Amino acid sequence: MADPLKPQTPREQARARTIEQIIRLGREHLALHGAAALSLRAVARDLGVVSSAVYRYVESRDELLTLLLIDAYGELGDAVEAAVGSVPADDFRGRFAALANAVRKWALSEPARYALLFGSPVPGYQAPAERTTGPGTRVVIGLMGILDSAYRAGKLAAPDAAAVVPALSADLEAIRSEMDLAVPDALLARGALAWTSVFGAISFEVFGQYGADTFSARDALFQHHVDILARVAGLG
Amino acid sequence: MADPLKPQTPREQARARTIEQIIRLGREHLALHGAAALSLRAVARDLGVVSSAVYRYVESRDELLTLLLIDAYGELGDAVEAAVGSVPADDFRGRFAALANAVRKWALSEPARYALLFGSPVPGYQAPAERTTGPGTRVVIGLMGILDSAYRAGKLAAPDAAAVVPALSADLEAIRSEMDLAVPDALLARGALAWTSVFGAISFEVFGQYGADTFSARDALFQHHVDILARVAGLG
DNA sequence: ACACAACAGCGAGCAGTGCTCTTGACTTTC
DNA sequence: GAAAGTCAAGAGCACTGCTCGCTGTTGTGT
Repeated sequence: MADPLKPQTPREQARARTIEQIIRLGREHLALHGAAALSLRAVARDLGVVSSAVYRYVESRDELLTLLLIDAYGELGDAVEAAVGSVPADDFRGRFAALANAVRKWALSEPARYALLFGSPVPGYQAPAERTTGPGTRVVIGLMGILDSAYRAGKLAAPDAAAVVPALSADLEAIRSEMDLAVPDALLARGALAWTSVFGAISFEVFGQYGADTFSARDALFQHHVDILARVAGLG
Repeated sequence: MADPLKPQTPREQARARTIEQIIRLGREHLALHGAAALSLRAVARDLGVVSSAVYRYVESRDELLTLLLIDAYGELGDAVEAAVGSVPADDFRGRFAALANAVRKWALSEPARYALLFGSPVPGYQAPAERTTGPGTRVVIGLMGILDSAYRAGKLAAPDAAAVVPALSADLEAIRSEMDLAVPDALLARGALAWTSVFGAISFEVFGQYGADTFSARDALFQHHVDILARVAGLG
C-alpha cells in the first residue's frame, strides 16, 4: 500500500468512492441476511446499477466477501483495542475482561458479520491468508500482549502443574518468537485456552446454542466465565 | 411417533425407503459441499429423479435440513455416549476426557455436519425447537451427568471463590431441576464454562481459526486444554 | 482543441438454484 | 370396472453468479 495521501486523478477518486459504497451496501446485506445469502445482484440493485456493472469494481462475489471480511476484522480490532486501551495498563485483569467484553459486545451487535469471521466457513470460499491474517490476528495479539505484560510485570501466577509435552512446546516456541513474547509454555497454552474459550462462549450465545430461555442472565454468565478464565490464564 | 413396528403397506415401506435414501444422499452432499450449498436438485439428480419429485417426500429444503440436523445430532450423541460408556463409571475425569475427545473426533471427521450443528446458523432457516432440542442436548446432558455423578460421589472439588450472582443463580436452579442434578451453583457454572470451552476449541480447529501452521501438535494442544478444563470443572 | 484510449454501464445470455402447479400415468381400494 | 389415491414429470417463475459484446462518456496526452 504505497499510496500517496490522496488518489490523484478524479477517476481514481470516483472509483474508490464506488468501491466504498459497494462495501457499505455489502455490509448492510451481510448484516441483514447473512454471508451465504450475500448477493452481488442485490448490491447492484441497491447501487442503482445493473449487476454486471459491479464486476468493474469487484472481481467476484468471493472478492467482495474478502473485502467484507477485512472490513469486519478491522472494526472488531478497533473496538477491542479501544476497549483495552481505556483500562489502565497495569490492570491486566481489567484489560482481559475489557477485551472479552468488547468481542462479545461487537459479536452480539453484528451477529452475521461475527458469523462470517468465526462461524462455519462459507462453502467454496477460501479466505486469502495473505490479506486476512493481518487484520484477523489483532484480537489474539491483543490478548497475548496483556498476558505478556502481566508476566513481565511479575503478575502472572505460575500454573500449578500440567507440563507441556515437547511436540506442543515447539509450536508454542514458534508463537512466542513470532509475537515477541516472554511467557513460558504452560502459561502460553493457558492463554490459548482462554482465547478459544472466550470465543466458544460468545459463539454459543450468538449462534443460539443455548436454548431460547436456558439462560436469561447472559451478561452475568459471561462475566462469570471471564472471571474464571482470567484466573485460568494466570491473572490472579 | 406412535408407529407400529413395521409400516404395513408396501407403499409405506417404499416411501420410507425413499426418504431414507434422500437423507443418505443429503448427508453426502452436506459432507462434501456444506449446508448452504445443499441443493434439493442435486439430491434429486443423484436419486435419478426429477427435482420436483423429491417434494413428494420432503416438504422443502428446510425440512431436509432439519432431517439432516437430527440425523447428525443423533450420530454425535451415539458416538459421545459410546465413548463415555467405555470408561469406568467412577473415572469421572476419564469420562470427561472421553466425551471431549469423542466430540472432537466426530467434528474433525464430519466438519460440514459439525458446522451445521455448531456453526453459523443457516440464513433463513430456523431449526424447529420441538424436534431438535431433544437430540441436540444429549452431549451437554452427558457432560452434566458426569459432573453430577462426581459430585454425588464426593469427588468434585468445591471451587475456591467466585460467588454466583442471584440472577444467574435462578437460571442455574432451573437447569438443575430440569436435568435432575445436585451440583451447586458455582460448580454448575464451571461445568457450563467447560462445555462451551470444549466446543470453542473444537470450532477453532474445525473452522480453521488457527492458522494453517500455527499448531502442528493439535492433538496435544486439545489434550492439554481438556486437562485444564477438567480441573476448572472441579475434576481434581 | 482535439483525438484517442480507458472506462463505466447496459442488456442479453448461460447455467444453476428453490419452489409451484398442472398433467398424465399407475396402483390401490371399493 | 370405476373411483380414489399416489407418484413422477415438465413447464414455469423468480432468483443467483458470471461473461461478453456493445455503447456512450470522460479524462488525458499531444
